Amino acid sequence: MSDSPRYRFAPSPTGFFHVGGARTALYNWALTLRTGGTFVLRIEDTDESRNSPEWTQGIIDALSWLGIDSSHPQFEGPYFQSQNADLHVKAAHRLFEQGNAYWCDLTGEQIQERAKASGKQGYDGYSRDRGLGPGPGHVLRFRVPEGTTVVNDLVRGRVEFANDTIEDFVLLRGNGTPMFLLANVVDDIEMNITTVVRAEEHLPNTPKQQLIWDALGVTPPVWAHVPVLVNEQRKKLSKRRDKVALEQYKSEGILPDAMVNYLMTLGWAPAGDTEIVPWQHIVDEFKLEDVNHSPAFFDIKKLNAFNGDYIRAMSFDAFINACQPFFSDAPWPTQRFDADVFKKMAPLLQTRVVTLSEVPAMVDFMFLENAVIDEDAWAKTMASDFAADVLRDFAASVETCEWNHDSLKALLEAWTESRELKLGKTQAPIRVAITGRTVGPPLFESIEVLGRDETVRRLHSALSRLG
RNA sequence: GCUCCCAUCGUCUAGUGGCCUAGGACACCACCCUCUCAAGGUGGCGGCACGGGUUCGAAUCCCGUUGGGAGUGCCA
Repeated sequence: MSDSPRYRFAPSPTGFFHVGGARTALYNWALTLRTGGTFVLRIEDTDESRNSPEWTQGIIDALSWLGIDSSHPQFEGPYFQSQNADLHVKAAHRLFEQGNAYWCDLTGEQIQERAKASGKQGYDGYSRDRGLGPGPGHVLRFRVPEGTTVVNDLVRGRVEFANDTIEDFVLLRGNGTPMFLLANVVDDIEMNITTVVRAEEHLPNTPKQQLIWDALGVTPPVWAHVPVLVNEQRKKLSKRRDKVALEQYKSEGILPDAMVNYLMTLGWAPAGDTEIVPWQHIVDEFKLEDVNHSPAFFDIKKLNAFNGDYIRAMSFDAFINACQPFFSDAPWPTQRFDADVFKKMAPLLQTRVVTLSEVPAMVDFMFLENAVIDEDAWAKTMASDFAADVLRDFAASVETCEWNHDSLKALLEAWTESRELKLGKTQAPIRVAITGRTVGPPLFESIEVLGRDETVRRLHSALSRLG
């Protein structure tokens, strides 16, 4: 066995992939690549109610979207915790035989009653010396020794826990199945994990797990507890309150590179004056020792800013390709879509969208039979005293003019000057007539792409609507 | 309640005793550019939680206070 580090990512299948989990996975992956180590994926499906096979594929797909490819030579797994149940139980019995664990027949209610009576919280070690054996409803508890447990954490430093603040926790449930704390440790030992990088919420579990490692006679791994991601209320991101599903960001048109880059800047920053850096740069620089100690706010606004940057940096072809998935539920009839028209419009859109999902709404007027007129936009722009004139005159000259955006613009400029108006004003009614809105891609380019006949038709249509 | 963690602009961060009258990014504001909206450019606003030490010198080290957070399951 080589001594290159073995990292692991151990999500429980919960039906969707959490951005916090994504960051933890990314930290592990960056380290794996940086150190030439191994990334082990283990699905923690110990709790049978959470065991849902189709979710495993969801995890693999999400990781792959992030660039963590399960066919990469440094990727190992997925393993399933449930398949190691025998090992977990075996270890539990060994712990019992060694005197590190004991059986207890107290129910949850009885424990609560005792706690209430004594005024102390939690389990009081009642069955420690009762010499119980296994039996229906009996749980196996770890016998926490006296003393102090010191956790050496790469992010936090040295953290000390007095053992008398750690209660005798459950290893095996009353039905004989293993608990997370045990299963997690046994699997880590089995898989030769050397470095455990996980969220800070696991820090209070760590002394318990380290005690299990010790009792099993194996040197504990290197721990690293990274700060949690929080919402604007500074609470841990939760599935109920917050937008945390990676899939949702994907479907809204966040680019994986942008997500990865942004996630990596939460709790850490690349050297230099820019946070937008290529993945390889991150791999070269990322160190656990540099990770911040405090919770980081997951700021969607900043994510969007990163995304806009990444979109603008895309090549023409890459942008076109990336847009494709977002046409499936676009507002126009699919048969009216014209890929060539879209290609002409694409460069005009690329600097104007922050997420890919905004693309369809920005070109819909090209593919819709008629532009959907926004009533507010109509009211605002058609009220001017020159609206009817500019529509009529522009329609007339457009019928015969040279067909490119420069001459179209020159035409309207001339008209505008003759009336001593501003182009910013006079283009508005035309824009609404053509696109239905007051904002959108550059007007004259859009008209050029739309074509003469359709332009004239829409202009006349607006005119007749004006009455 | 108890255990543990944390504390630099609104937010994410740089900063590891002098290079800091604290740097960058997002957001915000102004101006420039401009056919709308963006993009881009320039400039601006804004922070070391507080109080004690240690030191010639502290955002950086120590203690306390305050304020946040996580955990506290026969969940993971």
